[in-house]
Amino acid sequence: MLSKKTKYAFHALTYLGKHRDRGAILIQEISEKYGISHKFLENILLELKKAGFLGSKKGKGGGYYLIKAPNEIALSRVIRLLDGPIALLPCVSLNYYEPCEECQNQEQCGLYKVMIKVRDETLKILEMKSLEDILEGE
Amino acid sequence: MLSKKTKYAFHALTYLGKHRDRGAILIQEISEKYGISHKFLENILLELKKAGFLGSKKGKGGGYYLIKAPNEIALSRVIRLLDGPIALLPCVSLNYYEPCEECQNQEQCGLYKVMIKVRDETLKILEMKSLEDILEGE
DNA sequence: AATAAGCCTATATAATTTGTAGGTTTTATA
DNA sequence: TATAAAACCTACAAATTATATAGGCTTATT
Repeated sequence: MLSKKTKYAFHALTYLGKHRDRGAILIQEISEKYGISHKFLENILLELKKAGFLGSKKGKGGGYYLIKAPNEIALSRVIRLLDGPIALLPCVSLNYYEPCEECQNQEQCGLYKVMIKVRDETLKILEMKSLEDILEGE
Repeated sequence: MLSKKTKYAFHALTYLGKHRDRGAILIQEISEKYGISHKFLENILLELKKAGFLGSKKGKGGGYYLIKAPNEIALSRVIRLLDGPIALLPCVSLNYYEPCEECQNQEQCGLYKVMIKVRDETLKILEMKSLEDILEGE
């Protein structure tokens, strides 16, 4: 399951995507809309900004806005940013690889081989679907 | 990512699958093979037994053994048993459904609709792959 | 009877997630 | 130029979940 952080990130991105024409939008507006703690959401938006998805404006009249096209924001990128690995095991993670302690030789591990396939097929889905797909459903 | 519990479950099932001809196998043997705490593994095997994957024999000469054909043990069933939902959000979970508090109307939620699709495609993979596939890789 | 094994429940420990606090910096505007 | 509004930043607190341990109970073999 996705963490709340990631779920909230998707909500925020969706909201900002829907209101792209309105310029900078307050954290407050988004947090009220979805009933998310203002401060918690603040941290999330900051991460999304640092990752290059959002821009922001400080001071009075400030807020956040989308700086990428929705179809360039794949679900996989948002999930990796906030939740970490998509793979089911550390030993098959592309971005967060760690060997399994219990595994002497990956090349002989049937679990490893299956999980590589599961990862590849899962990634196909999560890389193909983007914020654009979410926006189309609203 | 899978919890260690689920990963260990897969290791144990794999080991029991490989040694199906040997009858009951000690927890000890499996826990040593993979460096898993005996007591932790005990809990896991018990769950797998209650779920109908394993049989057991008590007393001296006892142990655990597989009672299902490996191709009948889909990855999805093991994951659901030990880790819970496969879906990325509670509101799209088939087996552990819960509505999202922030969501007034699912039918208008773009995130919901996309996650339904992701779930369906993920399930296709995890229901198709089974212990048999793991065993073939060993 | 003694021993070896799984069964069962509760609890302890560790890690992670979720949320909060409080001050700093920047910007608009009165 | 003072004030207020907003994002920025870091650290910490609380809650939840995952991992692991303990210890007695039951069953089967010898």
